[in-house]
Amino acid sequence: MSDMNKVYDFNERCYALLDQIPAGKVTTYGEIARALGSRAWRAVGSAMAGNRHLVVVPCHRVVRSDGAVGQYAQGAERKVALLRSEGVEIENGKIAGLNRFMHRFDAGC
DNA sequence: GCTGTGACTTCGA
DNA sequence: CTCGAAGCCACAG
Repeated sequence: MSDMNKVYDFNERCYALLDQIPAGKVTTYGEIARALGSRAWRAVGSAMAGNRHLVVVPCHRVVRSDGAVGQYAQGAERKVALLRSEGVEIENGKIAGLNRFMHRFDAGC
């Protein structure tokens, strides 16, 4: 039982947010980190690198602020293909109108 | 307990 | 516009 009060790992939080992202939407690492109240976009990507939740979390919906899809455990091309399948328009490996697909979290601002 | 690294971001030239 | 370097947080060794 330990302490359920115990806060989940930082990377678990990222997965939880990704799980809240609807299909056809994408988010940026900075947005996730910001939603967590931290500036650890680095740790966010690092956490995804573990892709231990790749089967339960759509990590492919996370893209960079520049609009580039960024990296992916199975390959950026695979990521782009998946995003396209979701309805996201991608040009030259970059998101066309990231602002239109950018998902916003309710961080209680 | 400290160091190194990374699926990033942002500024400056 | 494009290129380069520095910065940041968390986790792993």
